[in-house]
Amino acid sequence: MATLQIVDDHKMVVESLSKLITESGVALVTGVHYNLKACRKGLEKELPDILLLDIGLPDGDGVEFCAGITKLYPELKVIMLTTYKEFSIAKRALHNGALGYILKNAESEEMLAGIQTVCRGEQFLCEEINLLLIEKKNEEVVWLGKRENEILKYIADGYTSKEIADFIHRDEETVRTYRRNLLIKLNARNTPEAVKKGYEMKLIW
Amino acid sequence: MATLQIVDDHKMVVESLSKLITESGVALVTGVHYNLKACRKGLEKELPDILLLDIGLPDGDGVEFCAGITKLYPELKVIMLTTYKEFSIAKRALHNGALGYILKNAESEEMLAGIQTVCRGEQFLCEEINLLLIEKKNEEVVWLGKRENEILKYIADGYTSKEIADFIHRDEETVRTYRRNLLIKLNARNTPEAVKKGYEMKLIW
DNA sequence: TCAATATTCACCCTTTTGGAGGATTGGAAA
DNA sequence: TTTCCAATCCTCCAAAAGGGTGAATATTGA
Repeated sequence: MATLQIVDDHKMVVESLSKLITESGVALVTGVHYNLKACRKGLEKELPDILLLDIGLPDGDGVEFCAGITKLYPELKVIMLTTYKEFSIAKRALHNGALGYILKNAESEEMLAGIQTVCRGEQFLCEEINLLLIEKKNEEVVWLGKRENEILKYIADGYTSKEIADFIHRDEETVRTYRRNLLIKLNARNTPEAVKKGYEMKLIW
Repeated sequence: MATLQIVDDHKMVVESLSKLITESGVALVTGVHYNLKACRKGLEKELPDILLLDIGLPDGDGVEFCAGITKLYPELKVIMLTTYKEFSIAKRALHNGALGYILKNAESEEMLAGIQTVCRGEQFLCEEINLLLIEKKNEEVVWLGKRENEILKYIADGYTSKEIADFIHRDEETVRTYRRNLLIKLNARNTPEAVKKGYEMKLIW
């Protein structure tokens, strides 16, 4: 049987999920983690076939984590398990190496079907997200660069361009350029709106 | 036995929760809702003793909803069931009529204990939040006025003071004053940070 | 390898914010 | 009733952001 580990900070979800999966017999739950750090360590000890990964973990962004972990363990199949219905987040998750994307408000059957599908190495998206991706397949998604993401976080923390420039040892003009690009990419009129969109798109948290 | 209804948009959580409660026998689950609108209608039909209420619902803010619903049904005992560990949110929830506040990552035992306690009409806070409230009992919490809240949302939407002034038919200077007060109240250095704090404190969403 | 993208810095000019004051109203709480 | 506070409007000034435009280097994916 396929082995599976769960990463989610909601004990409630983890419990019911592992119960569901174990009872259904689609996979063997070999571990649960409540944050990314513990998960990383757990994977070092024992690598499961599948990882059920939440996005809003207390110590970081599950999507970014996914990129790192799938690069480290290419054979690991990651299913994002989240509440976010946003097109951009799903797209980013898939781009970052996730093989599945299932909403937490999905039915149990869909959950199990997803695990089985991903188990075979095929992509699985829950109905709602699948429709979204078909509908918006021509819409382009914005990707923030590493630096841009960093700058956005500093901005949200209330720092000025000059201060940020000091932090990252770059010229103020450089930071101002990032700021401008940020606005264009996020389609925001000013930084407050950019921060809002950052939250909506889960670029900051 | 006490009756109880659940409002949460995560089917996973709702399912496991109602199972847990039913099996434990602490209460009878007489209804579940996935959004506030459905909940409001449900309460009109049948009023339970206890309402387990999530904060981040798709159609609104559970904390605000709590204020309205407890005013309408003073005998209804509301337990906020949420992921937010923030002091200010818990405080606001209690101020808005909630009798309990339990984190979603709480243990099952704590969950059940909470339901029983609230059932008796006593306040129940999960351990983590209880400690927070004791620790920060002297810390004052900021309450934004109606106007301030409104302005904050406009700012997050990318509008300038002048534009907002047009919207609400006030002078630009008035809006600028709100903006300044907002920064002071939220302890933010500038508007991007104010937007961030608004998200953190669930003042906007 | 080659093209695309990310990263870096520059100059100029306008608009918007932020900071420090002050002042008046009207309603709510003590 | 009287005090407090939210809501409203005001001036002056400095700092920061936003917009336009250009361009060099680095990195990386196809």
